[in-house]
Amino acid sequence: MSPLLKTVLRFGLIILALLILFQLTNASLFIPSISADFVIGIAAIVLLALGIYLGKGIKKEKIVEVKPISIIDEKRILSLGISPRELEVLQLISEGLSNQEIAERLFVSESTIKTHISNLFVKLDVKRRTQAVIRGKEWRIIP
Amino acid sequence: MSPLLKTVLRFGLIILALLILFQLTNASLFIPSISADFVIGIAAIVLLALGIYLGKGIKKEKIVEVKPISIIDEKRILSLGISPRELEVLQLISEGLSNQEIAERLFVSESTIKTHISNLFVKLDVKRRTQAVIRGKEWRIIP
DNA sequence: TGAATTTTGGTACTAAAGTATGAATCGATT
DNA sequence: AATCGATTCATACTTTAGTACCAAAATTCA
Repeated sequence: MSPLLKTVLRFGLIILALLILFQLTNASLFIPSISADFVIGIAAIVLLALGIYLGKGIKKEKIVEVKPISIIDEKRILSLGISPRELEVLQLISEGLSNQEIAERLFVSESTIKTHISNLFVKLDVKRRTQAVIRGKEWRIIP
Repeated sequence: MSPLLKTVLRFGLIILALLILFQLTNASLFIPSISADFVIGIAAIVLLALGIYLGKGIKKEKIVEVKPISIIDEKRILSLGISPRELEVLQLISEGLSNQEIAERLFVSESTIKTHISNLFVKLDVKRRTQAVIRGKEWRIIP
């Protein structure tokens, strides 16, 4: 639902509630079996609840736009055809490790790392490891 | 003010408001000069406003703790003895540019850029440009 | 003005990064 | 069993990055 539609609905709800309450109050004042205090009390509680709901609603949207969502986008990883090992290498690149250090960390040769990196660059459409890190974060492939 | 105290104050405020409104309504019903509808209308608006205020208050604290502050730390730049030109180069490194590209961007030779970068690495205590970017962000030298 | 710092650039070198190509191995799928 | 993708590794090569050392302008500042 669009934000505008939500706002319209909310205000419509307020007006509707107010009208019903007024009518209800007017009517009940001439019916002795129902206490006027009781009706007013119900009206007060309903209005208060409505107010709290509206107040929450107003802030909820602001929180959503402020909150930085940084979760890994698994779908994009799949669509790019990036393998688990390549992802692991990209992660280590983003931590500032050299090819040799990555190789040692993963118990493989530097040649292997170079292969992974070359394949990564094609999939990420970049030319350098610094750009790969930027892309990886842009596309939420790495945190 | 502590969160607990705030909550207590808020609920106290609600109860107080409700009591006053009830008394006012009861009293006004026997005074012909004041319309019952008018009093009820005022009561409704006050309660709605109170509800909205309460609803906002509930969420406000969460917003504050989410807000991320990321301003450049000028003092640290000075204390590290990083020159304006070096900072500029670091900025461009963080954007994924090569030495040659940085040189062209700043209308100087690649030798000059290499000199700046070597000096930067010493000041940032790093060995690679990828690490330099990480340090630069850690220390709030670059955005 | 004189001194200190910044900026610039060169040469020469070493190290690291990245490309291209081919190939062996392994696990899962068909 | 044959195929496919992922992983592994090697060789050979080109390019970029980074170091060391030096030195001339340009700027800033006392």
